[in-house]
Amino acid sequence: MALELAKKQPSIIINTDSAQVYADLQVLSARPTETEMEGIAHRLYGYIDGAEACSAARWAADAKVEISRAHAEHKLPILVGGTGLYVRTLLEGIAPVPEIDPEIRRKIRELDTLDAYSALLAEDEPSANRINPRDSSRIRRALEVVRSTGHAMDYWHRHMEGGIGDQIQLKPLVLLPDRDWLYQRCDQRFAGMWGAGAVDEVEELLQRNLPEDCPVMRAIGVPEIRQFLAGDITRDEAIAQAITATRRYAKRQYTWFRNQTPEDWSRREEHISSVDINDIVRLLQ
RNA sequence: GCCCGAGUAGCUCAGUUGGUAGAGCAAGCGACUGAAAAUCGCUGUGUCGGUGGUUCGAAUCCGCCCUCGGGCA
Repeated sequence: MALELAKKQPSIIINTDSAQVYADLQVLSARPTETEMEGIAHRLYGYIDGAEACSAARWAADAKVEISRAHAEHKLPILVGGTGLYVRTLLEGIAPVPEIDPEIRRKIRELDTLDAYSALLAEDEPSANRINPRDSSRIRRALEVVRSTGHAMDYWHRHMEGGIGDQIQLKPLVLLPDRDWLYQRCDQRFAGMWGAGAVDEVEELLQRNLPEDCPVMRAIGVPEIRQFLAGDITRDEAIAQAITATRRYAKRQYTWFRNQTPEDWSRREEHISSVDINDIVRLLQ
């Protein structure tokens, strides 16, 4: 749909998906191929090496640059993708937490969740009270922030910086297609990836011996194909598990975009294929 | 045809000596401040194969029927 829109007026398509940023995940992140781009400029696709970890703040900074470039060229920047946190960070900004000391981060990620939680309770009680004791991700984040910066989360969260929501004219469109239809598409999508080289892609990725906590290692399909290659599960099991993971991810996106975006954002509930592109063009005027 | 086993939630199954049901997974709903395709929280899901009987009361006991396995002829 973004492509159709881009053909109507000079545009640049900017990726807003946290997995499609990685060079290593061409097939599994469903990144558009050169052919599929049809000569239209695409930015922030496959531009980060899998050994690195992107972040909402890094993506937002990169997206800002691409948006101003588009404006300078009198082109319409079209942001496409399903990572809500990235969109929010771009528009509203984020707390100005400095870079985390890699050594501190490494040590914290070695802790098991219960120990990390006990530590957080001692070092930043307000955060510990707010976070569920099993929420490994948020516990580790809060702990690395207080240890690396000397200030608790609450200190940093008092203000957000860098959002461009008030400087641009945003035309948001949230797609919430029929659930059954979407799930069918999820199933077909993964089956197609398997045939399009997903297994080879994971084999190459594994040869890199990247740290377990790299985001590329946990993209949907990677753990499943990895288990298949190790002989722990069958091909059919790997496909079934990856399909389930895809559906659950789609469900989380529904919840995020339904509840975390402002109410005045337009929402379309019909199938993407039946959205009239002229409606979208009208929306932009 | 006969014998045995099995039919309970979308799936795999549990269910004490009869008191109209519960686990896991799936699913639904929700949270989300620098890994977000991540990480978490909450919640049910039912003609207990059908039918007739025994009983105050049947997923549970009895009869008949249906379906699916396995065995014997």
